[in-house]
Amino acid sequence: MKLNAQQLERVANLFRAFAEPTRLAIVQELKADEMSVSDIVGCLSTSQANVSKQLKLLHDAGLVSRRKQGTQVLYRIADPMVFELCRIACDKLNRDAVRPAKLKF
Amino acid sequence: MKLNAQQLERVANLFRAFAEPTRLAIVQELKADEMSVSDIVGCLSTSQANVSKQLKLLHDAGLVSRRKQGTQVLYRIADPMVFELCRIACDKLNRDAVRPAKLKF
DNA sequence: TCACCATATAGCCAGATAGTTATCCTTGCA
DNA sequence: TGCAAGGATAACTATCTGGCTATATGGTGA
Repeated sequence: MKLNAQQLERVANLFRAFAEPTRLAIVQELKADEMSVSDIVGCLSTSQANVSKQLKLLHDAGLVSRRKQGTQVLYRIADPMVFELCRIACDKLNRDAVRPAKLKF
Repeated sequence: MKLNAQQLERVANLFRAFAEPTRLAIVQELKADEMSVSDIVGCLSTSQANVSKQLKLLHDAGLVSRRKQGTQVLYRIADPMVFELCRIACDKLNRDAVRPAKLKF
C-alpha cells in the first residue's frame, strides 16, 4: 500500500517537527518532566519568543500537550512515540559513528 | 544523559532527511526492491536531476546504498531503521486521524 | 485599577533548500 | 572512435522558516 501525495506530506510534516536542533533540545528537556516555558527558556540559549514559537509547532504536530497553572503554561510530551523516534535515531547514529560515543536521548 | 548541540544537530539532520515528501516517496518506492534512478524517476513526477539530488542526500544520511550495474546505478534502503521510523510515524498519524483511514508505509 | 509577570504573537530578515534547466561525466556498444 | 543513454552536478530562483525585536494578551497580587 502506497501513500498518496497528501499522506506523504503529512508524514513529512511530522518528521519536520523533529528536524531542528532547538525543538529536539526542548523535547530533550521535557523527557523527564513537565516544564513551564520559562523553565525551558532557562535551559536553552534562545529567546522566550522562539521557545514559544517552537512549542506551538510541536503542539500543532501533536507531540506536546499543555496545561495552564496560574500564569504559567506547563508543557509535556504528549505521545511516547516521541521517545521511540529519538531512540531509533540515536541508535542509528551510534551504529554509524566511526568512533562510538554512545548517544542516548 | 543529554545530547550536546553538535549531537542534536546530527539527530536533526537525520530527521531532516525524512522531512520532505519527495524523499519519502523515493523511500516508499525502494521499500520493496532495489531500483535504478530512471526507474524511480518513472514512478515520481519530478525531474531526474531532482531525484539524483535527493538520492544523494539520502545516501549522505546513510539511509540508502548504491551499486553500479552497467550504466545504471541501483539504490536500496541501507538500514531497516528507515522502515521502523516510517511505521512509527504512520502509526501516530493513524492514531491522531479523526476519521481513520489506515496509513501504512 | 494598576503594576508586573508569564506567555503568545506580529513583523522582519537572513540563511537554507527543493526544484528547474543546462551541462558534464561515464559506460556500453556499434 | 564516436555516440547514445544513465546519472551527477552546477547555477539559479522561489519559497520556507528559525531567530530576532517589539508588542500584545492574560492572569495575579497590592
